Amino acid sequence: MPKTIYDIAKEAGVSIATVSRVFNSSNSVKDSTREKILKIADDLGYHPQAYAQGLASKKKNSMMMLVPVMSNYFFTEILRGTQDVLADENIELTILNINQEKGVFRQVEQVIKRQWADGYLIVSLHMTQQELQKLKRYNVPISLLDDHSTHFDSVSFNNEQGGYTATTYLLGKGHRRIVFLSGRKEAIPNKERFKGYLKALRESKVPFDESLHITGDSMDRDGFTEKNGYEAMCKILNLDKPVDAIFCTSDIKAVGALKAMNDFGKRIPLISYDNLSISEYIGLSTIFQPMYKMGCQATRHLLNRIDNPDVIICDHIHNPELIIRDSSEI
Amino acid sequence: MPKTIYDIAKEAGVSIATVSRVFNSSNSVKDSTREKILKIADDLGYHPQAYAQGLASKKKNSMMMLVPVMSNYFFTEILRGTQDVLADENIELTILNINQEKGVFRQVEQVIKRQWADGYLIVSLHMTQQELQKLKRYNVPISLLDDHSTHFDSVSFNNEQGGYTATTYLLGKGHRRIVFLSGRKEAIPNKERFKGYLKALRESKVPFDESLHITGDSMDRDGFTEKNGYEAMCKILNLDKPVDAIFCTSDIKAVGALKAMNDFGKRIPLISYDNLSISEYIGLSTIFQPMYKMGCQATRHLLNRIDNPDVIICDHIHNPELIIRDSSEI
DNA sequence: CTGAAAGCGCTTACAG
DNA sequence: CTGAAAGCGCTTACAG
Repeated sequence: MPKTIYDIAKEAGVSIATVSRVFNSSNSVKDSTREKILKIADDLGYHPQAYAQGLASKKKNSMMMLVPVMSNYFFTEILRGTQDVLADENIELTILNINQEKGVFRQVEQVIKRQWADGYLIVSLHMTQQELQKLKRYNVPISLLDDHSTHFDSVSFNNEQGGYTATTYLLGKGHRRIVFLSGRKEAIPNKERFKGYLKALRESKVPFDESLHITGDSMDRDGFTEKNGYEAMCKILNLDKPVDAIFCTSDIKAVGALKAMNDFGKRIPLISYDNLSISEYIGLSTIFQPMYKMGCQATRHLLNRIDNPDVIICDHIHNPELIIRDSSEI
Repeated sequence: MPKTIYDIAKEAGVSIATVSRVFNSSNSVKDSTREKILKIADDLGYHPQAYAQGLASKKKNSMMMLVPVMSNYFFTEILRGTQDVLADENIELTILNINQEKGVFRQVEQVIKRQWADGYLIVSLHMTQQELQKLKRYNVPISLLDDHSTHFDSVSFNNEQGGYTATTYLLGKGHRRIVFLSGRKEAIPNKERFKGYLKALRESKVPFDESLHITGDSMDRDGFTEKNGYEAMCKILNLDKPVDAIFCTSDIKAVGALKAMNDFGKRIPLISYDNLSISEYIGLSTIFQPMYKMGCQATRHLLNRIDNPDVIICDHIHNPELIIRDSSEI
């Protein structure tokens, strides 16, 4: 039922090679021939099939973005960067959601084996170095975002630095009992930020109090939810000794935490992480990461590697930035 | 460099047909043969190429979701539904972002022409009936979500009903001067909600005041941003006659509007739209749409139509639901 | 249970 | 500027 290159060729009285050339706009085709073919193709609703082109040319002209959750502003910003870079290229971007519950590595490997795209942009998937190493064998362009590795191009955030900066700021305000309001404690970004928190405490000679390392009970999305923030805040308010301030590892969690403070009539200085678009409007002091810029960068890495498989591996680590608003100034 | 079915066949001492059968788990292959082939494939990192399979079998085992922006909770919920339905099917879901600035119809048509997938789930793209009609010719399974049509299966919201319900509630509270805080006034969902607003006013014999139809100046994302909400609220506060209440067409805009109220020390009852996950935590009264359920439904429609192209067209319209929290109760 | 062979819809040297 | 023909990596009747 759908038209093929043969239908167009027959209709135009040319060979399929000529039709093919028109759509690859590469080789020279007489203008009048080209126009005739284009007209017929348009009338018949024809365009070369992606799969057949991919098979024949070994070039898919597509890249695939692999992501865990796409709920958030974080992801949207990255996507914006990617799309802006891709705007002038003739490359389709397709997005595949990786289910964190079903074995990240297995899914990623499967996609690569099946050769869906010319290159893969892997975002926030946090595979182990060993797993990444295994992907090397497929010899396929891969660019990591929000993840670090010596095996592939990568663009990542200095999470430790973020935790350090926020905590240092709070210490500078004279706070001593500072909560680390955590997501799932084993989550990679969480662990790194925790390191920075510890480092800041150490520098100020404030001993670490394990009872101030707190998370809620709801653990979907690694605990990065309003609900978890709310639960955690309730625990904080029930502590025997009151706390001075809070470093919270995500804005979304902070929304829950602020609600709990409100519900119980408390106000505790808080800095969170992400700088979502709402954060400005609810007055959250927070750590900002240049997501858009990094989306651009990681995409450029990938394009470059597709064209040029042997360039040296790039590895950018960005420092986040503290934005002070109301929530920390009490 | 990448392995092919020939490599596996040679290594295993069988024909490529047998290898193929193993991966299609369809026909009978002797257990010992199957295991040998699977082992070799695993060692060599082989899996059939998606594109070659697609070409040869005319079945892609994939569906594609076409969406405008994926920033929001709205989309995430739909995706969750889609993935849950797809979980047991052997079908890959791939997502393609449609750029609203670059001609929605052209992009959609292009994708379909190229035959990327076995079926397409088109979300919130709001093409005209004429455009949808044109897509018919490609004779391909399509399911619409958040859009209505007689040409394809569709699952949509009764936006007019939503606007009506919210406005009626506010009128019931005795409010008379009710603002319609709008996104881009021409945006489809916006227009429909506006109809419901007008209908409610009419029923209560409250004359419509054009000066209460307000939006901000920032028009990215059709004005569905915090910024636009903030700007609009500033205009509202500058009105000569004060207003009684506000019906705001999105939670995100409401976040901006509430900030403006705060900044100027005002409090005006407000109902918004979407029920984002944060809304519960910032006390927004809002209109909830059963996104998850609809994601499931639209996906089932599509699966069904892929298997069964001639079933009768389904057309579900869901009524939204009003959730009352603090923001309307002042 | 397995193989030989045609075919899926394209691209791309190679010739002219 | 254009065509004939081989080939991309699979699937799938058809035979056995």
